[in-house]
Amino acid sequence: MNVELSARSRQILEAIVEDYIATAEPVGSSAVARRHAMTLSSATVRNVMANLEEMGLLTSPHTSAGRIPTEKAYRFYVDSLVALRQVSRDEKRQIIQHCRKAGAGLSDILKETSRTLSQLSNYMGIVVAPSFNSDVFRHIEFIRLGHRKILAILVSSNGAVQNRLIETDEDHDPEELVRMGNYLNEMMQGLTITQARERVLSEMKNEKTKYDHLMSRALRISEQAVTVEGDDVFVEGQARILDQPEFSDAARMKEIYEAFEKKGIILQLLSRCMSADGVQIYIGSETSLSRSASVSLVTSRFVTSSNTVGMLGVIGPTRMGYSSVIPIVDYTARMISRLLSEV
Amino acid sequence: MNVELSARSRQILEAIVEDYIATAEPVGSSAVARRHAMTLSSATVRNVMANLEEMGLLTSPHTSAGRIPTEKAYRFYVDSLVALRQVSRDEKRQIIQHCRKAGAGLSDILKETSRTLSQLSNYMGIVVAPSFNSDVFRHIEFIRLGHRKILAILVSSNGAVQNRLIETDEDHDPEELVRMGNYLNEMMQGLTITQARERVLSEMKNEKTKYDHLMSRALRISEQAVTVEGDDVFVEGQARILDQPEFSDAARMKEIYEAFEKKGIILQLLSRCMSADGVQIYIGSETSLSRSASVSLVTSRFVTSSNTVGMLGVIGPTRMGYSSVIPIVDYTARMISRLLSEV
DNA sequence: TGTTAGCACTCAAAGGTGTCGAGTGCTATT
DNA sequence: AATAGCACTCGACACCTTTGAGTGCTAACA
Repeated sequence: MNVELSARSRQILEAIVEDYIATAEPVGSSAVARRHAMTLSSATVRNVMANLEEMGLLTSPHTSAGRIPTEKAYRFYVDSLVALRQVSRDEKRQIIQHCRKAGAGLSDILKETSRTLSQLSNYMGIVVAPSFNSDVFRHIEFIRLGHRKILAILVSSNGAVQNRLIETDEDHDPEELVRMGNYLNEMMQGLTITQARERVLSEMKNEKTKYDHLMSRALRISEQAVTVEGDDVFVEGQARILDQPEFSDAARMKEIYEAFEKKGIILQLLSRCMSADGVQIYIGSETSLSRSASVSLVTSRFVTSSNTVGMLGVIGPTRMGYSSVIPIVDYTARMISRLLSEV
Repeated sequence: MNVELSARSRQILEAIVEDYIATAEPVGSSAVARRHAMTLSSATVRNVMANLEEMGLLTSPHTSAGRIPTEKAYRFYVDSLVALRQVSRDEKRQIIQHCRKAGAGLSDILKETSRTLSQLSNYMGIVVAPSFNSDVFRHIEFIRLGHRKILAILVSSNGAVQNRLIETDEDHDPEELVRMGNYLNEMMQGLTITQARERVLSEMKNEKTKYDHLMSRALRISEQAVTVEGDDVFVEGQARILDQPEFSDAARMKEIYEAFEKKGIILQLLSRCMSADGVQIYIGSETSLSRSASVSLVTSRFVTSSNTVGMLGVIGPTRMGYSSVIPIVDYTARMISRLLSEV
């Protein structure tokens, strides 16, 4: 992994990677020589390129084409070559503006963020909301919608709202629902949703509450209400990947789109990059997103006031403009964290 | 429009349309003759086809290819030729099962429905939720999330939930929020959300309430809460349109995907087909969805217990399997209406 | 010893040519 | 009115050649 390369080899590799990122075409020795301000001849570059190929950093699609970087090369590039661009004033403005604009609930902000990421990067933007289950309980409320139909509304301290339609065995009148709410609100104060759920389950076995009609009913209903599966995922800018020449072929595209319809895969990725701080980069097969299509993922986590963790990032071809995407993801994650900490 | 055709011409047109729907390839005279149980020769068919072309029902991509139906032909086909398939038992089972399975809030049901439509039709499924604004107010609630930060939760009698983060000038303690809620709940009982909003605005000008501290505060906050823009749109199965040969080309696809990112267009369509009962069909340019790519839209509206109206349907190529899609859309709309009326 | 110029070689892409066959329109025939 | 026959059209396909970008290798050079 920790390849040792002369300064010259590194420069040439960098030139090739950046050229390829810009053009999506195999890079030839003469192109590199030209770009390199003429200080080397193409023949010399060829020798170096042969070395790099031997080391597994380059491949050629066929004998007489230029070379293209391997995943390993991208890895090396992002680890030790890439010169990160500054986030421009205009980009900063856009990020901040879009964050605020929503002015609405958590999910609106996150959706808007996903869109912003997509716009700024020209790839796909993705945001995974902080897991509701690990967030702190704030409020529960039952509303009678009809005969034996109750709407349960569950609010976390992030301001995330979950609602659930519950069918009950017997009808409950509004006052009863209010009392149930009061009881449960008190019981769950300060717990996370997961803890609250456990608490409900243990209380249901408790002899004292078992024989209290109101409580046992309340617990039975709330059990459903606090069972929340799956996290919210916001993906925006799917059309943009059609701009990339490597995805002009329908079969490849389909693979990607299908990967996104099964959101499970995304959540797997999420859990991986939750653990570490700062920007995480997954290249090609490291993403386990798609077999044949080579996609990369640049992500960072963000935190909320109640210390729950979400994830945001950008998905694009391995041939992605890392130098600008990485700072954008980084900056956006910081801004979102700040915004969400204000609550 | 009301083309007059002999029975034979109609049969031949039907054969061509159905053949083309099945194969996506221009249909030749001999293919039609064969399919037609040999009762006619290809030469005869050719004459008829020449007529049909003259009437604007067929075109040929070039002199020696078969013919393909025009939009006009599809229109004629769905209006007076198509033999609608029955919805199979298995399909019915799937529709019903998916409706119920969710067991969760309105939006989950609609999302699931969109997915079911996509699965059964093999095209894209689309569902537009009943407009929140025209639904009947059920409940409003304020929850304090932090200093000068209030989460407003608004519930309609459909069980749709809207939440909104509101920043206030001064901090409000929980008891005050409860009293505000009670006051507003009483005030808005029985109104639609739109009416509720108007009521709030008029009350704000009312001299009596103007000088009641609690009320004026409540009104100011609720004004934001009852201002809801945009309807929910659920689109599923976007990957499926990649199966259609006519969309294997990236440029066309992009056009469609972009159309969907701007959901405005969809809502325009919605409003058109809201007015009429039963299944509505828009073919090609009638959809105004995409300039070059030829897509069709089969929709129907559905109603809820509170008499608000939503829309659901299927989007696919003009060359869509109308005979099976139309009954599926019809049946699904009926089932959803029934399910939502139960509340 | 590292760099470079030169040269033969490779191979995809692009363009040209010829054949094939599905499909047509027209006309004469039944 | 329906059909069989026939000349014609034109895309699809296979095959070929040309072109040019790019390579590896070797010998000369600083």
